[in-house]
Amino acid sequence: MQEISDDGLTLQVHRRLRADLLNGRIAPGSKLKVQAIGAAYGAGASPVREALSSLAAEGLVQRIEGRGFRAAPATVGEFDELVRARCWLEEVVLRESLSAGDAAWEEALVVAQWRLRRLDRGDAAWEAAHAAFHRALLAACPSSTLRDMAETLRERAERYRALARPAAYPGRDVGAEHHAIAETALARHVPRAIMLLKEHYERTADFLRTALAAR
Amino acid sequence: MQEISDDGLTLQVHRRLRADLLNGRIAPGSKLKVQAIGAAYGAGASPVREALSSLAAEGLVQRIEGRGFRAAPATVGEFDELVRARCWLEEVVLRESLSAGDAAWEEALVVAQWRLRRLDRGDAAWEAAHAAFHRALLAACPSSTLRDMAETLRERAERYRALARPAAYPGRDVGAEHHAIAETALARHVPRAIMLLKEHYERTADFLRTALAAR
DNA sequence: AAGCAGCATTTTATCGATAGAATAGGTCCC
DNA sequence: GGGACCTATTCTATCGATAAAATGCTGCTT
Repeated sequence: MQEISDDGLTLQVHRRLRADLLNGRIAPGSKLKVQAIGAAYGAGASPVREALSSLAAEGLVQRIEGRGFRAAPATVGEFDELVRARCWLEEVVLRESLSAGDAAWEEALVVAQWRLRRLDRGDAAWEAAHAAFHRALLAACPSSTLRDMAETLRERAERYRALARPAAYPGRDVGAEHHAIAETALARHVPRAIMLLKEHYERTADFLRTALAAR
Repeated sequence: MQEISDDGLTLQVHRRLRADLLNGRIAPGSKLKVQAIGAAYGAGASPVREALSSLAAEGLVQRIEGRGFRAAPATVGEFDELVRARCWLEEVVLRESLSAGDAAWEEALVVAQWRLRRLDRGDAAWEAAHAAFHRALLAACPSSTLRDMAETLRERAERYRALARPAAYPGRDVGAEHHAIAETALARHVPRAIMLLKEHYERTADFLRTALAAR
């Protein structure tokens, strides 16, 4: 009999809540009632509360002393701050990744880019492939701490993308941008790769910003 | 009647545990039994468990599915990784702080350095003043996210300092290092300030590394 | 002396219950 | 009509109890 990832109610609830928060199924700022969540996921107060505590420490949830938890708000201001932090952080992570990347890293990056290229946005698998591509780009940075931080920021950014759900990015060839980034990274043109990556983020941010404001 | 920071048992336990972990009163890797902690702090299982969940998300505690929590281990390897991450992260945070710092920032930095200078290491207030100095240095970086990340890393590093408790830093004038950093920062010599800060960290790391290994 | 089966003791994870705080209505007075 | 006030209901925070799992012993066997 196969065990289906049965590692404690707390972790299960944590995972599901996190997923629901990240892909926008739970609206920012909405109240997270312990009982309701418990009922939905078939758990009592304790596991739910623990899961919420973790998520609060991760910044996806706010704990308001004496009045429970709510989904972290999503404002244009916070989004701007997020994008800025991401650009500055990934600047050094990418630099170090390029400086340490070996042949295996190169190959993994090429594969990730290839997988991403053959998918179409809107395709269910695209999100995952996109995340994998950006992860592969930074994967060779020797500091797992910094890689994890970059990953955290990427997740938060994806939450905004899910919330904005822009029908498309008009007048933009995202595939080409990814291609250029990968090529430049493989050629180890450090400053240029950093610049392209930042522009990539800024450009996405511009679209999301308007999409968010227009909600 | 004055209310003494009475915001929920969970938060109280969280604060106390965090403090005990950071200053080494709780040894790395030691088991954190819910009941024992609850008894010590006068709380039941739920608040303790929530506090531990938060701390686990912050990385100060490990949750091992099915067998409770333990204090995060402290190894020389992780310490090296920590120092490296800190150098790379603060490189950009300091750069941006220098580029955005205004007159108020300068004055706050001067004050922080002054306060630090008049204290002696070993003085109870030194730790706090030292933390304040480094915080002041980075305070003008516009990204609160990155500042918070730097703060997190600083806390972890202080845990190692507390664990190693080197009697002194022989043949080293820490005060002079701080002075040089402040002066260079105020003069906006960006690359030089970054270099000095990194050297400052590396040098401390060297002492701690030997102190840790010799435990 | 190493290994191990089985029993006793701890500990974890989780539930259900409950006191007290917060919220949402509804009412009455100016 | 707009508050101020009171009340019913809803939630939160926290406790105590408990089943299941893990750990630690003990003594038997080879």
